[in-house]
Amino acid sequence: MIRFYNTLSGKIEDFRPLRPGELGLYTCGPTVYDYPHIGNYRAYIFEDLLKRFLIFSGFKVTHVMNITDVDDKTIKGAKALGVSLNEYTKKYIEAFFEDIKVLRIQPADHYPRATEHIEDMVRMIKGLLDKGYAYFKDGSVYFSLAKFPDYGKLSKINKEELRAGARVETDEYEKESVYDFVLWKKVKPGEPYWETEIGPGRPGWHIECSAMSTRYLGPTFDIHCGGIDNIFPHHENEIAQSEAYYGQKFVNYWLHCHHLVVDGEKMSKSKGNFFTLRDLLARQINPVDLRYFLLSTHYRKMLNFTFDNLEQARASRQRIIDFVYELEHQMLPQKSESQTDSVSTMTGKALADFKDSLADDLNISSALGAVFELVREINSRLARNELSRPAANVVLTAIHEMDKVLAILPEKKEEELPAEIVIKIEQREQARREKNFALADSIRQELLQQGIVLEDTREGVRWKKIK
RNA sequence: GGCGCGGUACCCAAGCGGCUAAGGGAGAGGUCUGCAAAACCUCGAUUCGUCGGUUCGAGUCCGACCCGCGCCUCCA
Repeated sequence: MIRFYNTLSGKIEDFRPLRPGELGLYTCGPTVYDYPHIGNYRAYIFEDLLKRFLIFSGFKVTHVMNITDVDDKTIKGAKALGVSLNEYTKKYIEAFFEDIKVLRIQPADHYPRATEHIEDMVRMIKGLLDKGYAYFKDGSVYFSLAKFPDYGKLSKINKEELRAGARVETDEYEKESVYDFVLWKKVKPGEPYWETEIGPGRPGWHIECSAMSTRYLGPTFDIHCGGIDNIFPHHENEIAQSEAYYGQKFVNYWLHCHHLVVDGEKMSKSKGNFFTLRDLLARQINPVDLRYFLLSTHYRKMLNFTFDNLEQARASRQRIIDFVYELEHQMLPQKSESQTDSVSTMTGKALADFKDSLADDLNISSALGAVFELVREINSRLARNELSRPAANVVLTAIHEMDKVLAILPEKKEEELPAEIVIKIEQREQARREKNFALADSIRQELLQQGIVLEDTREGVRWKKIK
């Protein structure tokens, strides 16, 4: 049984999908006004782990991720450059898709864009007006919290107390009550707008997710994810809008990812203490090492980004890569049935521990513990020359199975070297045969500068890339 | 002020009342090697922020306190 911590109940619950064997997953996507920072990607990688594990467990997952391509920031950005909204967001949408590809985040089934679903949002706002949950004020439409008594059930925020510590109200629109939120913003001069049945204007941020999630997944669906900072107000508002409109439960399981912090401080655009994926790629960081780093701490725990921690993650991942390399390339004896049996038992246990750990609210540390335990046990046999080829293949199959969830092993094509480096390696081998160790060492040093480590083993030289 | 999270070895990090407190990094010792590097093996916390309490038994439950962090209408 798979169990998740559900923000709604504040408890770990058994996961039961609405329909057996399949489920709907909605994850809050990027607002495309800038390049996402790696904190954003922590959430997307957590969601990727969740999705891959659910698929691994046999579920058919329908995944929807929205793209917010109209909001205050995108409008401001487009205006500043004097380009259309579409032209402005196009660049960041493309960047987002490039990024998730290099981070090995499996694409969603649908990426609905806010600007392409205005009709759905208007229909919903109209319905909320008809049912008395929303009201017009100066051409804008607001949701009335007074009409929705359940408000606050996700964030555990008491709406009477909302004012106490609240920040200064900066919204320039007039509302009946300070804590009502906007569904539809009246058109402002020089800003993009849509001519609709509820007047000219543009949607508020929250209605976008309510309209697009239910459009693709139905009025009630299984899992909704996002960053912890979306709990209030975004997800709370989504619940209010959707449940008021449909008159039924919106989402069964709410899973929220904790923040990535930098040196103990929250990484955010407004503080300026953030890194984008591009920043790290420019520093020769391998994106899959970043994936491993972001993946390897439990999603509900705050994760501290430092280059030292990233380096630890790199080294950790390298251990698994080296292990797989060893199993694939070592010459091993063909037969030894009894040992294959005991290796199968060991491997089966590791696989079971791996699954059980992830089923327990995605306990990745424990799951990786199972992987490393297997690595050590098998390495130990390898060191004693007690591993047969068939047994090694059993282990390899299991590791690749686990990598369907982790996606951290190198791809085959990454294992190819440029011709000039292959020549250098051969030159060094020649020098070593001639006992010209000075030359051999200088070539080794030269390649090291380029991030290629040479290892002299009993079977001959082998190389690997670092960085 | 309200709501919530965390404090486990030098660093990261599991653990959810009971077997020797996972695992990774760094470090030390060893194997291999022309020497190295890399890789591999072995080792490593009588102790879990502090003080009390509950219990036959507590890192794990309860209470108080100390420290760090987040949210309370931009935020993954």
